[in-house]
Amino acid sequence: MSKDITSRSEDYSQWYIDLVRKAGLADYSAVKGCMVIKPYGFAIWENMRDTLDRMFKETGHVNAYFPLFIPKSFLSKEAAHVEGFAKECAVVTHYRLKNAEDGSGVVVDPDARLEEELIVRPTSETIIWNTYRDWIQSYRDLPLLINQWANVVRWEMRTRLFLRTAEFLWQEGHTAHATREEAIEETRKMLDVYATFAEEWMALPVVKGVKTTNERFAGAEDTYCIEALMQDGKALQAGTSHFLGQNFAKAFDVQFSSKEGTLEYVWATSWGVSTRLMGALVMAHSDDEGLIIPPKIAPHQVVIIPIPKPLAELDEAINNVAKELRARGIRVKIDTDDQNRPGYKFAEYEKLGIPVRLAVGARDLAAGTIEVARRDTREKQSVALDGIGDHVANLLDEIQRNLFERARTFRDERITRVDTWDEFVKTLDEKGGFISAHWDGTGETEDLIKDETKATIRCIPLNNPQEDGLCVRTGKPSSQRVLFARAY
RNA sequence: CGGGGUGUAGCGCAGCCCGGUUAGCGCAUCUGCUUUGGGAGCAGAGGGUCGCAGGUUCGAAUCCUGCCACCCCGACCA
Repeated sequence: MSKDITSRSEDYSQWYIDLVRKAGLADYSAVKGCMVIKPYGFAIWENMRDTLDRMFKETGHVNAYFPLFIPKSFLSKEAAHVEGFAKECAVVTHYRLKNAEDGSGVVVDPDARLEEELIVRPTSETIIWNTYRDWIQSYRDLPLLINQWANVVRWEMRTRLFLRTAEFLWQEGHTAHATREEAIEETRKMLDVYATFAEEWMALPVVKGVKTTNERFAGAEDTYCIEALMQDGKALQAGTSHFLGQNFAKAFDVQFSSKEGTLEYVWATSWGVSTRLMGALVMAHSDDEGLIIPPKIAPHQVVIIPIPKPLAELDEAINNVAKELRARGIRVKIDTDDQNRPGYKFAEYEKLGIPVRLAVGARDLAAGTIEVARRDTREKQSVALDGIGDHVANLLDEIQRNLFERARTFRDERITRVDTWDEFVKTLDEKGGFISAHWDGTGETEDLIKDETKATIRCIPLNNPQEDGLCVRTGKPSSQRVLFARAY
C-alpha cells in the first residue's frame, strides 16, 4: 500500500485527488477552480496531443489559432448556443487598472470600461464562424478542415482536477462542408479517430454513440460521443463530435456559390477532446500504489535503477541496456541518483506509473541477468541480459494489450441489461456501470430518471440493434435500448 | 445561494473548551557520519505576521465582535 495515497476502497474520490497530486500530474492553484498542470502531467498530455495532432493531419486537417476573446454579441447569434453557455462565461469588462486613491493597491479604472464586453471563449464556434464568413465564397473553398489547440474557460460552480476545471486545455476542430452528407461523414470520421486514439493509445475501451436531445451540444443537430467507464462504475464522456447542420452558417451568414451557381449555406462540424482525458487515464487504469500509464503514452516507458554498490561495471551494463532499448525507440530513464535507496525508488516509480522497471546490481551482473518488473501486474522476474531489448519491447506491447483487455473486461461486465424499474435502481446503486434499458424516447422521461436516480442517458450506441420493448420507467413503447449511467 | 466545517512552519496536525515562561509534534528541508536488492538509522540545525481587523485583559493562538479565504454536502454542470 502506498504511503501517501488513500486506497480506492476507502474513498475513491480522495484516491483520485491524491494520485493526481502525489504523482505530480497537477495541483490546485491560487485561482479557485483552476489547476496547475505539473511537468509530469504535462508530459503525458504532450504525448496525447502529439498523437492526436498527427492523426488530425493524417485525415487532412491543419492547425490555426483564433482569439481568446469573443465579442459578447457573437455569442448570442446562435440561440441554443448562448442558452447553453451563458451561465458559465467569464466576461472582460475593463482594460485598465489604476492605483487606488487610498494607496491600498490597484483598482479597476472605471474610465476604462469596454464599449462591448468580451467573453473568454468557452468554445470557439462563434468567433471561428464569424471568420469563416470571410474565408468561404465558393464551393472551391470547401471543405475547410481546421483544428485549434487552445485553452477555454467555463466557470463551473464545482470543479475537480482535470475532470472539470474553470480553465482547461483542449483541441477543437471546426470544419465547413458543401453538403450535409459530407459534414455528417466528417463528424463520424472524427469520432472514429477519437475512439481509435482512446482504445489503441490510452488502452481505454469506449462506446461510440449519439447523445439524446437533452444531452446534445448547444447549437448542434447531433452530438456523437465516446463514453468510457471508470473503476468506480461511473461513466465519463471522453470526447464529442458534433454535426452542426447549417445553424452556425445561418447565424453568421456563411454562404457559398455552388457548382450549379446557387447560393447555399455551409454545413458544419466541430469536435473536441480535452485534458479531461487525463482524468480518464488515471481513473481507468491506476491502482492503490499509484498511476498506471499505458506504454504508448508514457513519458518514460522504462526506468533503470542501479542497485548502488560502487561498481564501474554497473554503469557500463546499464548504459548498454539503455542503448539497446533506445535503439528500438523505447523511452528510457536511468535513475543514477544516489540520495535515495532502491526501495524508495521502486515505490516512487510505481507511483509514477512507469510501465517497466529494470533493476541491476552486482548479483545480476554476476549471473548475467537483470530484474524486470511490470507495473500493470507488479510481477517481477529475472531475465537474461542477452536479448533484453527484445524482451522489453515485447513486454511493453504485452502491457499495452493487457491494460486494454483488463479495462474492457471490467467495462463489459458492467453493461447490464435491465427490464424493470426495480432492477434499474438496484443495479445502479449496487453495481454501477452502464445499464442497457428501453426508453420511451422523451426528454421528460429522461429528466424524470435523472431526478430520481442521477443517472443520465450516456448515449444511444451506434449500430444499436432495433428491438421492441417497453420503457423501463414509463412502460411506454420503445424501439431500442439506450445506455444509462451515473457520470462525471 | 442554503447547510456544515476549517484557517497555527513547505505539507499534515496538536494546543483553544478552562487566557499565563521561549507556541509544540510528525513528515519534508539543511549539515555530518553510517547505510543502500521494497519507502534507512543516529546526531545536530534552520524555518512561525497562530487567516485579517478591532475589542476585553496586567497578559490573547486561546475569550468577544466584524471581515476574508478555503474545503465538504446540496443546488449548477454537452
